[in-house]
Amino acid sequence: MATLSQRAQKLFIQYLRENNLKVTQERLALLDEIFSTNEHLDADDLLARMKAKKKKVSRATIYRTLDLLVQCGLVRKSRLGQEHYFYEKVQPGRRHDHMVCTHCGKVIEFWDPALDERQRQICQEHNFRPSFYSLQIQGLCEACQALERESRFLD
Amino acid sequence: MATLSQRAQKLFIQYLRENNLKVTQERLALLDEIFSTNEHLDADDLLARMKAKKKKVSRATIYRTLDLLVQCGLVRKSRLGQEHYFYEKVQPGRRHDHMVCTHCGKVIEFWDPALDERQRQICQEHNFRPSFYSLQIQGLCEACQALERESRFLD
DNA sequence: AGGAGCGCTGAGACTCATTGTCAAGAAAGA
DNA sequence: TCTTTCTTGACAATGAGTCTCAGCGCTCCT
Repeated sequence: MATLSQRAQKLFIQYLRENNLKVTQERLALLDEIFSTNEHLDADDLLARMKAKKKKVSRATIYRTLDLLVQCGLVRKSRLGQEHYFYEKVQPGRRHDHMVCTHCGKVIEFWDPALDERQRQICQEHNFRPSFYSLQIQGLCEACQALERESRFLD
Repeated sequence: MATLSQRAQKLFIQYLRENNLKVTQERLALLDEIFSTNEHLDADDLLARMKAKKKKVSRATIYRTLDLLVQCGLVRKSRLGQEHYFYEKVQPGRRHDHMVCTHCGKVIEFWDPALDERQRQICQEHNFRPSFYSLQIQGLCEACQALERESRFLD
């Protein structure tokens, strides 16, 4: 039974071939890196991780490859905390939204069928054909609320 | 009975005084501009509109004033379509989320109590204290769906 | 009203994530 | 292997948003 990462690689290669694009070291290495973690990474994280593995990949290539991965549906691009973009692997059947702690940056993933269904209904009511949802809730996570109670927001 | 715009100005002036900030021509003019439209404006829109009215306001001042207006709750800042920020006046009792047409850029505002309530519950379940929600749905509006059916996506 | 004090503004430099350019380098098919 | 074509890396460029600072305009006091 193939791992998620292996299936993703297969799909990516298929996507590349279908579009007359080439299967390169850099592209595979980046895909691999993204699928080997559950974190939400930004372009710089990837650059650092590749460097740590002694695989040099330029910043431009990282952005170009991420675009491809988003286009073929293997990676999701979102703005956490309103700043630059973060990328995460897409796991079929694991759709989710994000809560982001504005103090420590912690990201909590959640998903709720009722929310999902209601959104779908609302789109129908407006004759709107949705292609992409983004729900993000910013606030304080449990730990940071405790810190605040103890007045220990030091920085 | 005061108009929304007049009430907003009163609140803004009060906010400025309370914070030892000055009530300037530029600040009032920008507030006025935002409250005289229902559109979602970006910084460049405001710059153009002020220029059209022959009131010169610099880009820096626009950003600075928008920050103030967001801080005092009179203006809402959001990303429509993932690109730069858009600003819109806040009308008490008219909370809403956005659908954005990816083809023509049309923005549909909607609000649903069930959605709102469910989001609140989910936060409680995660012991998360929310301070800011952002729900955005991208897709095709009714008109653009019709265009697509007629294969008239020309550009 | 006049003036001191202090925040504000405009112009332009600056930042920083992201994108474009182009010559040299690596896949893929013959 | 050869040739074509796509990719890459280095670096320049872009663009939204921010910072700086000298001069201006609010406020408030008298």
